[in-house]
Formats: sequence, C-alpha cells, structure tokens
Amino acid sequence: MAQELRGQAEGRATIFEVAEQAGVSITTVSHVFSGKRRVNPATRRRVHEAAARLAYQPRLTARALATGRTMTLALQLPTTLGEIALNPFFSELLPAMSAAAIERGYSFVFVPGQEALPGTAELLLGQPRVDAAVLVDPEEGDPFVERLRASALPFVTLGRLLDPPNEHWVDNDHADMCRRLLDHLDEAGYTRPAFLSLPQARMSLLVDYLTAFGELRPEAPVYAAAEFSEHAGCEAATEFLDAPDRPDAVITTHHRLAMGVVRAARDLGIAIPAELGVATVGGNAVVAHARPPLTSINLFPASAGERVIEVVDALLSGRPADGPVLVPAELAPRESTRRRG
Amino acid sequence: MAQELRGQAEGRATIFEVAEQAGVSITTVSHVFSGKRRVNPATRRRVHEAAARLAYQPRLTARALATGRTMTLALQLPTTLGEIALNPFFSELLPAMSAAAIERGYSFVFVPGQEALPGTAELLLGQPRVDAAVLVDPEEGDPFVERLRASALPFVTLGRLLDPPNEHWVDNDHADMCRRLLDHLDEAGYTRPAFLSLPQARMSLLVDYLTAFGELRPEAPVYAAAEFSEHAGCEAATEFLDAPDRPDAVITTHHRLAMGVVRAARDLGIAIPAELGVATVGGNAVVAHARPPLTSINLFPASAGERVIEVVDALLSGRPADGPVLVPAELAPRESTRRRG
DNA sequence: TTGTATGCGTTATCAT
DNA sequence: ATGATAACGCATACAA
Repeated sequence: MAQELRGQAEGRATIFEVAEQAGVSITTVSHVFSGKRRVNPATRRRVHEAAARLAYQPRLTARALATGRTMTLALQLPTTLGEIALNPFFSELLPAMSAAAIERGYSFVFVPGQEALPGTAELLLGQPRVDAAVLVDPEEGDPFVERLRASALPFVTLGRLLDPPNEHWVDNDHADMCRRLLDHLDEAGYTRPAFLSLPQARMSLLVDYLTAFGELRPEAPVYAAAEFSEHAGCEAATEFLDAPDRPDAVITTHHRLAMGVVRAARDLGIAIPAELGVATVGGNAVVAHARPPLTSINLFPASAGERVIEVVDALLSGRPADGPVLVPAELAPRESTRRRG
Repeated sequence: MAQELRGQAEGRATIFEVAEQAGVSITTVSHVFSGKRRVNPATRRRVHEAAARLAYQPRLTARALATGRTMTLALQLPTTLGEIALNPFFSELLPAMSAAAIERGYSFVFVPGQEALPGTAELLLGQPRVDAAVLVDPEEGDPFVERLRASALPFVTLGRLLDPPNEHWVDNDHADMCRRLLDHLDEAGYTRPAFLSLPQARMSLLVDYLTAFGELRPEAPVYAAAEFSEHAGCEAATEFLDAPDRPDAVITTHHRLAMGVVRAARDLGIAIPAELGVATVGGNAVVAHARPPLTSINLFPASAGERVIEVVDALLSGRPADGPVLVPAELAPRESTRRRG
C-alpha cells in the first residue's frame, strides 16, 4: 500500500515510521500526540518509545495544513506613551511568552500599537494569516483593537479592555494590590499618601488603581505626569512636593515615575523614607536595585505571559478556556517605605 | 477529474479556482506567484486578474508543507546589560522588521539573549523549527550564537559578529559616523572630546566606535560607564567632569549615557553647549526632545530592520544575497553641540 | 480501542 | 511556455 512506501527516505522520521515501529496505524500515533482521543496506555507507551527512538516530532507545517490553522499569533505590544512599559516588564514577559508559545507550536507576528503601520491590520485580519491575537496592555480606541472586535478572530488580553469588557483576559487583582499598598503605607506610619499616574487612564491597570485609590482614600490627592518617564515623574513631583501640605507618601503606576519622584525628592532635600515614602507598581527588577531600593508591586510578567499563551491555546484547541485569569501579584516592601520597623 | 472537484467549497479561493478562472493549470498559477519560472506576460496578467477577482492568497501553510520550510524565524533581541537598547531603537525596529516579515510570509519566535531560558535553543535548533535566525546586536560568547554557528542554520545579524566575522549582516558604517561626529565637534570649536561607553565592548557597534575614536583621537580620554543607564552615565560623567583637565565634549554610545552626562553637567553647573558638548549614538527619537536637544547619530532602525529581513529572505529563497549590507546613518546636529554658529 | 482512506493547498518533477 | 500528477506529513470522518 501507499503508506508503506512513505517515509523510507532520509531525513527526519514521519508519523509513518513511528507507526510502523510501534506496530500501530498512523491514526493512533496522531492521537497519541494530539491527545484527541483515548488510546490504550500500553499502546501509547509503545508509540512514545518508538517516537523517542526515532526522535520524532510532528511537523507543525503538516499539522497546520491539515487543521487549517496557521499556528501564528498576532502580538501587539504597547509602544506608545513615550519610552513606555517595554522594560523591564517587557524583557521578562517576552521570553516567557515566547517559550510558552514555542512549546505549543506557535509563532508570532507583531502589530504595532496605536498609530501603527496602516495596512498591517488588514493584512493580518483580511485573510486567515493568524489564528488569534494577543494584546499586551491594550488601550481603548486602538484601531487594531477595534478591527479585531469587528472581526471573528479570537483574542486574549494581558490587562483588560473595559469599554466594553472583553471576554478572555489575564490580569492582576490591581484593586487588591492597591489596598495592600495603602495598608502597607499605613503600617509604616505614612498618613498622607498621594497617587501619581497619567492624565488619561487608557490601560485597565491605570483605571483599576485610580478607582481603587479613589475609593480607599477619597480625600487623597491624585497627580498626573505627562508620560511614563523619569523626567515627567520628576517634573510632576517637584511641583507637588514643593508645597506646604505635601504628601508624605507617593504611589506611582510606573517605575520610571517613581524614579522621577526619588530624584525630585533628592533635589528638594526631602529624605526617603523618613520624610517621604515611595512605592510603585511594577518595575520590580529595576527598583530593587535603585537607591534607595523602592517598595513595589511585583507583577510577575513571566507567569502572566505564560498564562496568556495557555488561554490562547485552550481557546484555539477548543478546550474549555479558564475564562478570565487573575494571576497573583506581590507586595515587595523595600527601603523606600521603611519609616518604621 | 479530481481537480474539478476541488475548491468548490465555500471559504477562500484556492489555486484551483484561480487556475480555472484564468484558464490555465495550477502549475502556472503557482509559478506566477512564486516567480520561479518565466510565464508569458499575457498569461500572467490573466492569472493576476483572476486572483484579484477571487481575492486569492497562496496559503502559507500549504506552501510551507510543500517546500519543507517553516516560514518562521528565530529572533534574538538584546535583553541584557541592564535596561538596554530596547527602546527607542527597539520600538522602531520591531514594527518595521515585522512588517517586512509579514509581507514575505514570515513569523517569529523569540530567543532570549545571554543567560537565556536553557533548552530553548535546542528546541529550535534540534529540529527544523525555524528556517533561519535573526540576531539583533549579538554579543560574542552568547550561547545561542555559538550553537547557531555550530548548526547549519543560516542567520543574519543586525550589527556584526567579529570573532570570527559572520557572513551575513546589516550594519551602519560606524567608523565613518565617528569621524563625522568628531569633525562636527571640531567645527563647533570643541577641542578636547572624550568618549563614554561600556568597559567591555561585546557588540560590534561599541568596538567600531572605540576603534575609530582611538585611531582618530589617540590622545583623547576614553571612559566607561557600568551599564547603559542614565544613572551609570551620570555617575561616570560626574567623575570625569569634576577634574581640572575635563573634556569639553563627550561622545556616548547610548542615549541613556548621554542623558546621564547632561544630568551630571547640570549638577556640576557646567553649561551645555557652552562649556560642554554632548553627542550620542542612537536614541534619536528621545534625545531630539531632551533638554537641551542632543546631537546624535540617527541609526534609522526601521530601515535597518527591513534590510535584515530582505537579506534573510534572499538567503532562504536561494536568491543571491546582497552580502553584507551597510545602511546609511545620519548626523543630526542639535543644540547640545551648538557652541558656534 | 484501533484502522482505512481522503483531504488540506501548495510546490516540484517530469512531460509535452 | 505550459500541464498532469505525485509528493509534503499530518488530521479526521467513517469503519470496524
């Protein structure tokens, strides 16, 4: 029969050779690797052994053709708002996300955020070029997001879309983290916390913190920096720290802002942590080595990235998606809020 | 015949439908799209028209299976050396590179730089998981680079490998740019330029500048910052600017270092550009809006990224690769070196 | 629980 | 200059 003639050639083993070695049909081999139907444990073992012996790996390309999937994901990263979030969040997120994707056979194509290269979206969405999209810190009103919503392409966000809420996302419990931050400042003896973020809150993280802060400390001041940069943070802080009723603690939504606050305080001769507590969301890898080390919320970008890929894969494989996923974050208290204890 | 039964279904058009509409065989349609053999111009037009009418796009997955290629590229970005080069170089590079890749049907998989996730390299190189690798600012001694060299996988670098030199790369003419920078400082009336970079020069850009600077100004001082950060730049500059024989101009190899120099000068009460000229390599998008705006070498990351993909594609398509590619860079004189005129 | 046979949409080989 | 047809390596509907 035709099958017997196959796979005799040199090169990598195919499903036919594995089937032969294991004494089963290619169907069984296929199912052992896809997990899509029950296989007798003994048979499964034989197949795995044969596969291992032959160093067999299912060809992604063949699988893609047979299933009609592309195994490619569109990935949108935030590249706007000045020199944004990319680092260090990005440099932890990307490798982890990529590793998780590689394991499952996916590769990526990038979609620029916001202003974008026009046409790219159409190129990707107009034809089945990608199976799904992954959006990192998506912003409301982003043209690609809107086109995605209009299309049937599944997508998963890291962070959430709010208007309207999207179905599949991975996020931290920011409200809870905000509460823990405020409690921490409380315990450390700070009584007049302020909040420093951006004027607009187009990412869900910013919205969450703003909301939570407003609910927990309705009387506390909320300040805005022009962008996520040390310079902008310094400029904003210089202003509000130079007033008689200045706050005795600041929570920022980006580590660069926090670094700016530190600089402003130093320039103004305000001691950290004695006269001012500083805490930030994210930037863990950086602020841990700042002077002084800054208290922060560690967002664990790596595990968040892995979870995103898991959700995408579940979605595309027809497995029950876990629905929204809340990944744990963690308060990392450091020198910058050590007024007591 | 079998063909006639194909493609009748709903969904996207296939090569069969285009062939039928154009009145040719699928072989011809295939060749029209692949360009791999001469097709009569009139026939070609008919095929293109039919394809346009049917909105036909060759399925990448089918092509991949037939050709044995994966259409996936391994992409290594530098994520070491502290909060490195990613931004803004990265945020211009990545979208442009991705767009060029999408056009040609490629997608990406990431390889973390240096310390890496162990195993990832083997996963990608052990089987034909990717067709080629793209290395951005590769560093000598990187484990992935070494494994790549040992493998047969083609790879293209943005920046060069020096030990030994690699075959396919895209780079700027840094030596020339260094000369132009020094000439510019000369004309502006600066007489004692210094060079600020990193202690080790593991990226070709750093080596090139160090070498060129050394040859053109053998007597001039060369300083090193601990890493590519504003803080490290400031620390280094504070030291060498606080000496009696201090330089009257500084060239840095990273915009963050330049920002640090600016801060140090301000802290020391040294006026820019009157008492100190500051110029940097890269970071164009950022330093153009710094205070004062900094003279810089614009590296045009976007076009460099496009060229890299072009070279990869040529390599993989069996077309004559252009060999090494030098992309133009540009001196952008700004306020920070405007001592005269 | 397992196997047979067909389809997925191209490219490539060999003809004509 | 163009065609017919066999791979490419898997998944899956249908059988058994």
